[in-house]
Amino acid sequence: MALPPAVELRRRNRAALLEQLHRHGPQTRAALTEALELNRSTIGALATDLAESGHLQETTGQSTGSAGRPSTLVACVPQSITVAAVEIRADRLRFALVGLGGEVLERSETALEDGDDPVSAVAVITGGKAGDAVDAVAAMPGLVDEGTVAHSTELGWVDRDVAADLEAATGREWQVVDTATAAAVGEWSRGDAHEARKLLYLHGGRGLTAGLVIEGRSQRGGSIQLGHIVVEPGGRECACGLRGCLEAEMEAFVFAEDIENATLAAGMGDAAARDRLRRSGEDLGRALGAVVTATGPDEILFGGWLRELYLSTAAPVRSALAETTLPHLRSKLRLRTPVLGDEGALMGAAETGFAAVFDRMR
Amino acid sequence: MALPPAVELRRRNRAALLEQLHRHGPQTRAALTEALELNRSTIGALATDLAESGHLQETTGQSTGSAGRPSTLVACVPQSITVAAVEIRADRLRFALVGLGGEVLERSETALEDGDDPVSAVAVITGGKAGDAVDAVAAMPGLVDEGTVAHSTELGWVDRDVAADLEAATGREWQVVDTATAAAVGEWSRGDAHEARKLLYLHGGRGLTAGLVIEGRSQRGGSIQLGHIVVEPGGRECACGLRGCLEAEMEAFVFAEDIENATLAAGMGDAAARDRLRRSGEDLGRALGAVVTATGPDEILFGGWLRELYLSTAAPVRSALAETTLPHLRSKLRLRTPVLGDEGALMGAAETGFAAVFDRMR
DNA sequence: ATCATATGTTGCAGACAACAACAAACCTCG
DNA sequence: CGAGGTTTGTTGTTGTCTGCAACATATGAT
Repeated sequence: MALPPAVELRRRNRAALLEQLHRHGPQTRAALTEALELNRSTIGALATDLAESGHLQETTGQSTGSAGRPSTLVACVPQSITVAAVEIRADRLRFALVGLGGEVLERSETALEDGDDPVSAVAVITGGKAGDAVDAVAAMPGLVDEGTVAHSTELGWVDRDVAADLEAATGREWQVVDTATAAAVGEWSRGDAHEARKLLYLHGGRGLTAGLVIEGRSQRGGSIQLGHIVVEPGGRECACGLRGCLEAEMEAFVFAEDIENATLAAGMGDAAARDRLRRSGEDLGRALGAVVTATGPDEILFGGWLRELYLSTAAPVRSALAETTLPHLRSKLRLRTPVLGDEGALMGAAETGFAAVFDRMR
Repeated sequence: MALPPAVELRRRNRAALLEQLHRHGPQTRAALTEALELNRSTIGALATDLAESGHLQETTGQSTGSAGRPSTLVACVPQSITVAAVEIRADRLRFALVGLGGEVLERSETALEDGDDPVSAVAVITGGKAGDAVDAVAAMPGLVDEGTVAHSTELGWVDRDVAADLEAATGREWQVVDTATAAAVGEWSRGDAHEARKLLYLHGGRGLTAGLVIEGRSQRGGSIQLGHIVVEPGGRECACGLRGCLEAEMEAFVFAEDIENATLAAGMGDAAARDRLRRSGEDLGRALGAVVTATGPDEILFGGWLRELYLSTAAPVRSALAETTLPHLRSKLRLRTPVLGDEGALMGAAETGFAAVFDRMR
């Protein structure tokens, strides 16, 4: 039989079991039985199967304190499935090898100079390790569509087929996602934004991007060029050729240090700094208003240097948002800062890889 | 056995077969075998099964002209599964009973006076027919979220639980979707926008709404309040409480007749009319720019009276769009008018119902 | 008329998950 | 400390499903 009939069902269940353990950590067989809505015997068969193939580790004899035979605890074996994750920025490169269950098995980081090509740096930093990984994902700031970076302010790329370049440099396939979407996935899966149904992550690097994630899954083209929302028709010229882009209008704040200085100066009574902060917050809020009206998220996270900007300018951001979105969209909306810091994108890239792995198993 | 193991697989295949026939029309068994990637014998079993249960009609002995035994043609029986679809506008109500395969079995329409409650009119127009339908879907203009209309300029509703009201009035469950999203689904499935991966439908009624459909499937919260994108910060006061909303700025064109008059006047050299048309087009293009940047569609359809506006003002719409979106997002974008006219929403509502029916079968 | 071709049909085998009965391992209570 | 209750793992059985192969059927080509 080329394609046994019920094998597919088996595979689906196997994938579901691994995904459950990956996302919710070690559990008893009994808990798995309930979570997957399968029979005890089915779970038993799957678990022993996966334990034999080295994907799971079963620990028996865990006295729970309650009546009845204690259930055997089953946990992932991280090394059995690994995903290579890379986060590219203009000034540095991060790499992590993440195992099944979410454990970070290896990690490293290098600085990039202006002029270095991040793609060849990826080949160096991953060494041979990416080859062993079941999936590999690279996150980078910009408008990403199916392996191609259509536009990236930070990296200065237009229509670069990064997936192909990465494959040429490392000898393996790569998924390419944008940093903001990756960070959103990371915050949803490994942060504390798990309840958000529509999560919008704003990322401030050298450019401003945003990523939309619905119920934890990134969307085709959920990559949003927040920095190129026009907030001032006919305003300042932007590097992209348009006028009045958020990025151009907020030019003064393209690097994080400026915000800290401005916040400091504003705190010391510098009216000009205060004014610049306020206006930046208002511009951000206005751009955000359009994005919120168009996408209707229920949670917004301010990441990268937008985190600092938001913490300094929450009031103008909120008031500008209030002036540009319907009360109904606003009322269900929470504005926060991410909990994973600048790790979110790397973790999210890994999770994106695992999602693909589980999908492929079915 | 309460839940036989492979029954689920059987159900999935049965649903897939019906969906295939519903969407692509009558086909031979051989074609189905190829499309569903199942064995001849499996298709045979499913087909005879479904023919016995009255869902399918098999016609044998269709000589195709090519060699080999002629394949039996299999077609849906429309009456076997029906969906009730309703399109609500402030001024009229449309009803259609659509059968499996897409055939419209019944249809009717009534005018509504200001002050009539559309919900009770739905009970009247559907009569008892909605009760027999397997699913029922109502499309209405506004921001719809899980059966509740959060905001509707046209109907003047805020946070009305329409699904509950419809159920109370008609004695059956209803899905509620917004007109623009429904129309997008309709154009995708029954119109000529089937290749569009991300389809944005703009609907002009008494308010302006938009609906986003990705690969033919409506998204949770794909309902967009286009009319309340702020195009003129601090501009005219809008009924919603904000200032500078597209709807408020385009107030002069809230009814279609005005556009026809303006187009006529502009054609006869009326500079003021020409100017108003141009400015309306620019406002629309600017709002659209923000939505495009935030959602990245590859096709935009101008429906309702926006169709007329677009036909009269394509140039300013396009140039304003060009000034507010990145070249990359624009290059893959097609702007068109719908082919189903004002039938799209009704057809799309029915398709939404069928999608739910097939989902439920799995 | 015969052969090649394409398709429907039938009997069989492999696979799988639910079920039920049994075994194992814990707790509690007297 | 032992009996009973409780929860969980294990094993053999059963019903269902799909793919396969062989056969039957209906057409066109030679």
